[in-house]
Amino acid sequence: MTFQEKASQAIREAGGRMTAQRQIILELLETSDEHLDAEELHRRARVQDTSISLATVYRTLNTLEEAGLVQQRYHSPEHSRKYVEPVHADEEYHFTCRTCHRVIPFHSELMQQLKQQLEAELNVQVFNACVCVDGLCPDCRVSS
Amino acid sequence: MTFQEKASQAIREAGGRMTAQRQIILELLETSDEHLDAEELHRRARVQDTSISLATVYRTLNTLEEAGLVQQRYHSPEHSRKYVEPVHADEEYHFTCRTCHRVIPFHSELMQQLKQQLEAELNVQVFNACVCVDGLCPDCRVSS
DNA sequence: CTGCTATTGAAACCTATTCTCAATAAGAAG
DNA sequence: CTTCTTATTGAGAATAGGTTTCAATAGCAG
Repeated sequence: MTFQEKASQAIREAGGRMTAQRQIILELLETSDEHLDAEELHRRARVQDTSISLATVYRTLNTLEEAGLVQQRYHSPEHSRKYVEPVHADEEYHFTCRTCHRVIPFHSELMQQLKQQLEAELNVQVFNACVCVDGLCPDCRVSS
Repeated sequence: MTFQEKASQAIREAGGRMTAQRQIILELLETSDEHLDAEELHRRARVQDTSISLATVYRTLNTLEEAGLVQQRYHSPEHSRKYVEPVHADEEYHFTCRTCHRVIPFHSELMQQLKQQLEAELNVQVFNACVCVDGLCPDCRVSS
């Protein structure tokens, strides 16, 4: 089942409706492997529907997040902007360069361990872990 | 050397000045073990100086962060607000309950490992790692 | 004490996101 | 296919956290 199919189904199950606007946004999320923010998504969506509004993009992203289909991420150290990514099995985290602002995604089994540790030691149930790391990327590290 | 002494020195070395307002903020940061945000700090600072402005609190926090004396943290899943804490040797991270919004601080050597892993594998230099975990705290977990 | 300039308070501004509200359109029911 | 209900939409106002501007103030070096 594709991401779009899952999403349509989840939206229906929650008593929602599939609209042309949502279809466009789902397509963009599925076909792009980048970390998009609402404005970039809006910019791309307008290619297909010139009148789609930014508010609709935000609303759709929130709907998808509530359905657990999408995650909102932040790129340290700038936490004022949300980036979305479809939920994958292997969660992706991000390193951001303070100098050139390049984003380097990474995976680490340590995060899985951290979740387990917290659940065991604090007796909590973990829904989401957000990790934002910043510093200097290989290039900027050398030239400074 | 106390936090306030270190801070005064760092500010001086950067060509800055020690003002009554900054003194008050430093005191509050030193004597409180909670995670404060700018508004709470402002509220408390006003007890001592009724006319201290919120802008001054923000400016002071930024100055202290640049000097490496304070860290700005976020509490997942709500990333819109910064919380400050003095820099400690053993970094503290936070778990936030989605239901009651309680914040449970935690330490984990896994974070140190994660930094080392990133530096080794991505060849980057890590300045700061922000980890925000959310889910259900022991109490809310039971009652749901 | 004097002068230079970092810092301040007040208020305007900025930016990402959410909300309001009237108009529109999914999609269930007939 | 038509009708009805109501979820969703676009436009723009509103909000919230934080930053900037600017004239006035006040550290602190000399």
